[in-house]
Amino acid sequence: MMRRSSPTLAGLGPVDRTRILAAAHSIALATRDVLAREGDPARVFYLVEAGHLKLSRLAHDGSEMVIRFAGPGDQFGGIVAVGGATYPFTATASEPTRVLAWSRETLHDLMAACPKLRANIAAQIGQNFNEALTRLQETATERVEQRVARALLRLAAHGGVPTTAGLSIAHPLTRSELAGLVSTSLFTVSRLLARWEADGLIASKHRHITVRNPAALAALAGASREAR
Amino acid sequence: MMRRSSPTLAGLGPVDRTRILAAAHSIALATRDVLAREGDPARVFYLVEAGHLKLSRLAHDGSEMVIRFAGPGDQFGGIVAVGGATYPFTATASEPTRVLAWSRETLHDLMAACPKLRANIAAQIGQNFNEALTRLQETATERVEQRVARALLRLAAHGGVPTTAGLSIAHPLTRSELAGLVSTSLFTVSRLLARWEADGLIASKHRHITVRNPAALAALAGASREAR
DNA sequence: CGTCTCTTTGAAACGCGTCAATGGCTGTGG
DNA sequence: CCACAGCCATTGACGCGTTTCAAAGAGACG
Repeated sequence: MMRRSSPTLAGLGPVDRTRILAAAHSIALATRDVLAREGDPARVFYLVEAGHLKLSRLAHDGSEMVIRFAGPGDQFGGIVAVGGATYPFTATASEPTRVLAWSRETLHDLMAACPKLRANIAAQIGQNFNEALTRLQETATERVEQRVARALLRLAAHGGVPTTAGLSIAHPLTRSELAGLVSTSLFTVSRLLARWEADGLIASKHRHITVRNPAALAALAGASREAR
Repeated sequence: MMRRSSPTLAGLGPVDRTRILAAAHSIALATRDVLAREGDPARVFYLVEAGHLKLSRLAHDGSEMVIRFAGPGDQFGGIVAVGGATYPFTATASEPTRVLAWSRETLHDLMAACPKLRANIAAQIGQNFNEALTRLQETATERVEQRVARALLRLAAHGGVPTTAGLSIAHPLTRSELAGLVSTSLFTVSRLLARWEADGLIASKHRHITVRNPAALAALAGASREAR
């Protein structure tokens, strides 16, 4: 059903779980399909079954800021549960993706019948809020190199795929998207990754990145100054 | 009771309102008193009656990032309503302040009896989340000058006091705090404000700032390049 | 009335964005 | 299956907005 356990459905009894899943309908997305746009009326709550969504915002100058990637088990549109009017960001499939969908009405019925569901969704929102604050702080106080290193570690840790070469990030990721994720330019990212690849910290091919030396990356993420 | 109407209590009938307020107890804070610290167990929900709270986070390098200022009618600790474990930031009184307080248990009883209260609190959280994202985006794409100009306008608009000289920001605000609010250094803020004061855009005395020419500030906030 | 916080101002260094130009890989369509 | 079109990545040079460091002045609060 779902490759990872979902925080949204955690701690639910089999009965609730079954009823909730039975009320959903499934949607298939191709790469680059847009599930919902920033500012759209928030009418549907989603849970990723397989694949990945890129959640992003568009700056008025046209540049894209990536908020996070949602993989199997992750929710999108929690705002629907708390009565918000519009989606705060755009969700785009970054690879072929399947999501479960519930209408606002259905979701409210389910939450009324199962308070734990409401609590889970709210907890996710709170956590996302906290992460946004942390990122705001990191962007303000840390240098680009540290932020990129940490972003790679987080992406690899959150659903990374173990391979012989190391821990591989689970979804396609361009330099530009990585730049949007840490608020820098794609050029700076490209330079850093090129250097790290030469040093054996990572391996990179097309739109995929594998972390080979997490310890060294963690050192870069923590240090304010370093050699080379 | 409260100088401004509170979004948290908006749309409630007089009966609910009275019951909710009757369940609160009031707390007085002196300048620099800390109401709650980032990471503390979230056990109490607060509503500002009078005065102002500064909500901030401490970076690991010791610098302070200011999230926002909470004035009369604003809530702090909404996380309590959605089951979060700890406060995401520190609340400090930036002037003599009075707050209303509800324990977690009391709040949950009230929300169960009055769903609109839960919805209001959740809506506030959603809005704060959205504002954090907007700020993240502005920090990434705009220059310091624009961000400071916009911050002044927002602070003046949110509870500003009209005076003969212009719209005065409602609470004490140091250069350092303003810097923390827009993610820059206090030096850069000082330079900008000195220039703007010389140009008659603002007036500044000790820890108080008055906006004299909002239109000119708005122009600075919107423009990517300008003269002088 | 002194101490402490807040503020100002200058000079210098630097990280990173910007611009430009080229090369590579991919998925699509003939 | 091959080729073209388009997206993705690389690399160097340059400039500029901001931070950093230092040192001194001003106002406020106890």
